[in-house]
Amino acid sequence: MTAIRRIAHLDMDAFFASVELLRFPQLKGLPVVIGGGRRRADELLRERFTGLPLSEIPPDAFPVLKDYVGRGVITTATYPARQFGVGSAMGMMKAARLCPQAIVLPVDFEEVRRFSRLFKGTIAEIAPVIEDRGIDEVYVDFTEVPSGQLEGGRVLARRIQQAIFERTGLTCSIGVAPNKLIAKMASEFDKPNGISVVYPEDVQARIWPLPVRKINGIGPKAEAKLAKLHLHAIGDIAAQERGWLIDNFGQAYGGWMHDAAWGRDERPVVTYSEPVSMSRETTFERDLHAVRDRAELGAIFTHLCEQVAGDLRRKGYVGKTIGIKLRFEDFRTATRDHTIPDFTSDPAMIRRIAGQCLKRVDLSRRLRLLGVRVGKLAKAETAQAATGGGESASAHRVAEPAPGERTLDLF
DNA sequence: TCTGGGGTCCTAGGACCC
DNA sequence: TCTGGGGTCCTAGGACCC
Repeated sequence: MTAIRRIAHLDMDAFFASVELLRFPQLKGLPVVIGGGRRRADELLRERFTGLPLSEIPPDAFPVLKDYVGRGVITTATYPARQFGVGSAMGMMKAARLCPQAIVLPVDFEEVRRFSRLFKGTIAEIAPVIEDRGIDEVYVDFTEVPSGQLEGGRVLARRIQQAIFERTGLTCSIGVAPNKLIAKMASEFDKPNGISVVYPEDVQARIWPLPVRKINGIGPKAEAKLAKLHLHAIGDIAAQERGWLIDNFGQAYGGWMHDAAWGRDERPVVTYSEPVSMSRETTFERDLHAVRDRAELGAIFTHLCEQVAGDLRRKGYVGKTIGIKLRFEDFRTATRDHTIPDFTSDPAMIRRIAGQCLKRVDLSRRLRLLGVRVGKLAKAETAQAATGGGESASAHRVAEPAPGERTLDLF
């Protein structure tokens, strides 16, 4: 007999915030948001409370949103903070208006990554077929795992949940379903610390009533377009002819949307995939101008190139498409890239090509963000060694700026 | 006082080749 | 002089996700 396909989606509950609460248990039950800032909260607080254990620092000594200055968005909000309408990806300043008393802590990436490795390692000991979906999420294929079929996967999900809690003190929510698409939706049904099991025959009752936005792959743009067509629930999409959806959304997207609404998804759980690109970008504390802030901008640019080069080398990759990303004060974005004949991870080469890309952009408006990207990656040991100075053919093919554009030969 | 940083995938036009 | 396709690579922008 063949096993029935059972796929789990596991999502850590308020991950970044929960990791901080392990260190600062006195904040449990309070509205806390994570995001912004460039220094770790424990460093900031340790200066003021020398000698006192972190867990004994009084909650009213922590920085709060109404005192927050600067750019940035919320990475995670605790459930008490969410009661005020504060949520991830929200601008700090807007969040401060909604919940000025919320405690703000910066992200401690090292600590978060450590817990990420811990919880993923814990799952791997129980169910080895795992697909990484970022720092706080994974898909797990239950199909071939002993006990993976019991109660539709609930028994195994419970075991994983308990093992993660014992190892880390953190909770997660799990959805188990016939495929990734439904499992992803199911993991949200009973948050936090819940388990939801969905069977193929449940699609009509449990999936169709949900808003279209709950489908992983339908974002704000597609949602708005669907709303104009009076389609709001997933069931509304399912009720349309496939051909009609294709006429309105294109062959690929329209067809996919029809399948998704009917709960059809055959994508496998992919345990490993090669990276396509690596990049570094930064939003400045204030908008910078190519002329007036030339030195500052130049230093940031060089640093970004060095960081990408460092990332490539640390991970053992080289690339041949080098690009930049700019965001202007009006939030419009421009990208330029250029492909060179030989693979590289050399910071000076990246800097030189990225500098050529920069010259192709009109820099009369002020900038809020600068980024450097390297794509077309290959493993360093399998790619032919980048011959230093092998740029002969490439330099000539860099496109000219559009006529009438003001460019600045700064970099 | 809006709006981070790290990614993937898709589309579409032009170059270039057969 | 006019009229083809198909395939692949490069580049820019945009949607979407965590």
